[in-house]
Amino acid sequence: MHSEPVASRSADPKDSRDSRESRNGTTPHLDAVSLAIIEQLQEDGRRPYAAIGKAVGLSEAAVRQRVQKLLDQGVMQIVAVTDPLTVGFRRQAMVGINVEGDVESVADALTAMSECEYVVMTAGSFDLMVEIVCEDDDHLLEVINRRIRALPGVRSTESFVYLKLKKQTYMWGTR
Amino acid sequence: MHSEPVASRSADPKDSRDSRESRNGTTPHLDAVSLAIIEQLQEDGRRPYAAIGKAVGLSEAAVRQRVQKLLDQGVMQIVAVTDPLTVGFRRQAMVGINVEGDVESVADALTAMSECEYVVMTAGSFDLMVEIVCEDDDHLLEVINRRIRALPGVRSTESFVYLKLKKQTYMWGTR
DNA sequence: CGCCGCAGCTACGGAATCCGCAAGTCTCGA
DNA sequence: TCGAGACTTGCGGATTCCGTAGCTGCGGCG
Repeated sequence: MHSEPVASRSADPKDSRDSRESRNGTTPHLDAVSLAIIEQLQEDGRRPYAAIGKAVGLSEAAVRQRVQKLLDQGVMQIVAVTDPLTVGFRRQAMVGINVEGDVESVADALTAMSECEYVVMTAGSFDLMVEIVCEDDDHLLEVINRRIRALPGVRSTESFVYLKLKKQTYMWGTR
Repeated sequence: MHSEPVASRSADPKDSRDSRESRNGTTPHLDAVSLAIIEQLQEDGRRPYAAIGKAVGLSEAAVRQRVQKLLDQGVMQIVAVTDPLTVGFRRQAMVGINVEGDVESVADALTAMSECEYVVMTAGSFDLMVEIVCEDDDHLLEVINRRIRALPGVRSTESFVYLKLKKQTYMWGTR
């Protein structure tokens, strides 16, 4: 609540010309001010630009332009998140997948499926882990057995059906 | 973009007095209009109330009050979400945990740890799955080996370090 | 060395939005 | 039948959003 400006201008004097880095490029490299803005919006996605500006030491318009750029670049998105159970999706599962051949192409196929909420390539005894959100058991069964296991390159899968979601936060950097 | 009102008033005539259900209670039961509002905010968390009202067939003030209630109830939250790698958290992992004794008490202990972003009780070869967000390898190592494995009741753990985050959406209900 | 172009910030005014409040409507239960 | 509670509407004032113009610092280039 004590609102101390996080950084004076010219916080990170080096490379500032990488702004054309788009969402597929390598890390756009955020400076301290943008990080502070993100933290503000992680606390409240609807916080007014003027309030954010006061907190990070920038004018309202500057905050607005930076936020717009962060959104365009795909660095962050401002959205409503819910507990899926409350919204009518009764079955969720984490699925671990082993792949033979190109892992990334399988990952892309999974990404294209609307039921796959979360797709990540991992090291360990699974090559991929996928979070699946479904309406009921039949739906879940169809996605795992008919769609995922049918993908070329998928060697095996292991499912972990969700019993209870205990925690779900979005506060990175706001520790 | 065709904005058809989703439901006439009295969409869900039954129990409307469960509004004191707070964030720990059982499902607050959303009606079709609240669902439609959530969908709007999943597309853009900053969309003006008037625009939402036009889309779902409600006045601006009505939308505002329902959104406030949904936030107060904990049904949804409006936040900025990011790719942690971009924001400076270089190591993430999913950890599967086997527990002997009371699973829930272990889950509560994990929930209290700020590095645990996501805690869920599962059926399958793990009792719990936890997503961990860390700054570097040392940090990750400490959390897994010193903190998690030290919890009473934890029998074993298996880690899946993230190599690449392929998909991360928040579009439940907006299919 | 001076000029040019770019990117980011500030300033500012008009339009749109947010927010609280008072009053009307509907349903359900006593 | 009546009253309580929840939901909705309408409205006015303060606030916020948004586009634009001008300024500044910096790097590239002739």
